[in-house]
Amino acid sequence: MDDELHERIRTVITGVPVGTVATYGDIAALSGAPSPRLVGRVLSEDGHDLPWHRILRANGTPAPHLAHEQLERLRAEGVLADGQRVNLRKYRWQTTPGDVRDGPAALF
DNA sequence: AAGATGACCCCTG
DNA sequence: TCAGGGGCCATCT
Repeated sequence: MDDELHERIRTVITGVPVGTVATYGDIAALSGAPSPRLVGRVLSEDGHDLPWHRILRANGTPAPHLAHEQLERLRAEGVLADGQRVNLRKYRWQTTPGDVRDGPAALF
């Protein structure tokens, strides 16, 4: 397997600041992963020592089986969830501070 | 070799 | 909001 990419994905995830969240797609793009699925797989087998709770799906909801645990951990960091969904617009990790205000959608 | 599976994403209706 | 269909990658049967 591509150990290099594996490490890069782990590194990017480790770099997500406390109190912020990122989507699988974000991690994939930043780490150069060909697909967000890779990110999910890495977390599944090698995410025990990573801040996995800061990784959410594109719509702001966490993975079904971990939802409870994940939301609780986020809450402890100051990330408040509206039921199952986290407000990405507010807590999403901004990779380029200053440039983008509200993510790609704001370009319109 | 072919299908199923998994912590996924996007578009369309 | 929810469902369906297509695409994505690596691993296991």
